Amino acid sequence: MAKASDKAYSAIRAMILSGELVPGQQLSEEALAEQCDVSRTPVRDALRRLEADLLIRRSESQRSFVADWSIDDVEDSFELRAMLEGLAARRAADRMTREILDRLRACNARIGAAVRGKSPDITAFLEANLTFHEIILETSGSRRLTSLLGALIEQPVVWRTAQHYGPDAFHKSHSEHEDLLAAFARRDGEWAEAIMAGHIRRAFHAYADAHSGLASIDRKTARQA
Amino acid sequence: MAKASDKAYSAIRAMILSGELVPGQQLSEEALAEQCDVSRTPVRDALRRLEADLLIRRSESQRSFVADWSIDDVEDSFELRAMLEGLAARRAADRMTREILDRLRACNARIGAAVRGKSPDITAFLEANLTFHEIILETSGSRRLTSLLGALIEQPVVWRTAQHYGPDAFHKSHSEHEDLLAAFARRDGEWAEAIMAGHIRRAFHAYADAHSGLASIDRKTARQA
DNA sequence: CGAGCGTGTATTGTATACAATATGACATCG
DNA sequence: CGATGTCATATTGTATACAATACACGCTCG
Repeated sequence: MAKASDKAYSAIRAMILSGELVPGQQLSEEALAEQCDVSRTPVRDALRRLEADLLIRRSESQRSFVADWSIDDVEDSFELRAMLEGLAARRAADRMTREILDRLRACNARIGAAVRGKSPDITAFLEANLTFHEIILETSGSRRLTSLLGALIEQPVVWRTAQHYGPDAFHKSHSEHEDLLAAFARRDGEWAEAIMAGHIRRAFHAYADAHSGLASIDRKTARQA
Repeated sequence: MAKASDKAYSAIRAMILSGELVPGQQLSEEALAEQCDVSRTPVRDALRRLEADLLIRRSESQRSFVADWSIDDVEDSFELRAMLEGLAARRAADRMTREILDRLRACNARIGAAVRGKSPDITAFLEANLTFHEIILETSGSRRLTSLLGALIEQPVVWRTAQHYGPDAFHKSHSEHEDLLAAFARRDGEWAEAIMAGHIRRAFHAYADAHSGLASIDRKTARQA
């Protein structure tokens, strides 16, 4: 696959998400090209993709700026995720097969193994969690839905969220996945949709609790343990 | 603004939507460049955007093909539109101001004028209809939602749908907008959401009826079999 | 005759030079 | 002193040449 273009994409993305490039800052294609050690052409490619991800915004004269990233924006994206992943779960329930169900079960078993014990294996959790959600998305059978959610799910946000999980949050995540499996096994789309929507909303509150001191009123419940 | 790049984008898009480029056909950047009378650089730009629109798909080796465009795909996009524009309407109701409400009323008055009489002014209808929905989207106050819906709403599909409207369908559309205004005036987000979702679903069935010989019940039955 | 393997060709990826455009500073005029 | 126009400069847009890669065809060898 395209090497330089991807290199630029992930490098710039990493710089934005790490805060090295601060929100509002103007980006120069040439400067980025030099930093990434590629030419401007792949940088332009990368900027287009980052713009679609809403990590970059462009002025009317096509200059690029780092998008600001308020908690409201994150809440927005979680709200949309809850709705769209809920839809994906509902559709997946309608299309569920034994074979796919087995793959999901195996996947959640890996999650269970990763979170058992006192120090959860966060990397393994994230990897299996990603796969779990991807299988559902794939099973939903809607290319557009997949495409929309792809632009919406910022893995770094997922990553940061999990960094602040306590053991109970990991277990809750695993157990919500189990509920999803039960809904899938019964092909109950409504149930699956409701569980998934709640699952995502829980993740948002975990994120919000960790990243703002005053967001949610029942902060202490989510925080303890 | 970028001239050649936009020229290529709309030219290729038009070729796809008109059927000049058939689904599954491979696209060569160089050939397109020649047809659009620009160089490959802006064509590459255009292809990226069309890929995001799902009008083009790329093989794993990055070759471009015209995406196929089945009625199921269209149904998919309408289902997503119904959900997301419904969300936009709900959020817009919460944020509604008198000033925006007046703009919407004026806009729907234009729609009313366009559809009054025996031969509706389709162009005026489409123009005002687009504005109406854009105001709601803008009022929803979610950049991500706006961005997602932008990629989802294929104006050519809207256009084709309206071409097959009978006078009653135009009137119904106008009257559903009136209902939306009522919901907005009362800041009833739930109501606005329900009306909007139904509004979009009606449009889908108008499209489906015009573009497939089968009644929608037959199609659904056939798909489940 | 079939399978595997190179080689040629078509296609995309990257670099770079140049053109077009926007931005900001400064000077000039009212 | 403020407004406005002009010019220098920074930045993005486009074209083109070349490099890397994938694909298809035909070739050899078993």
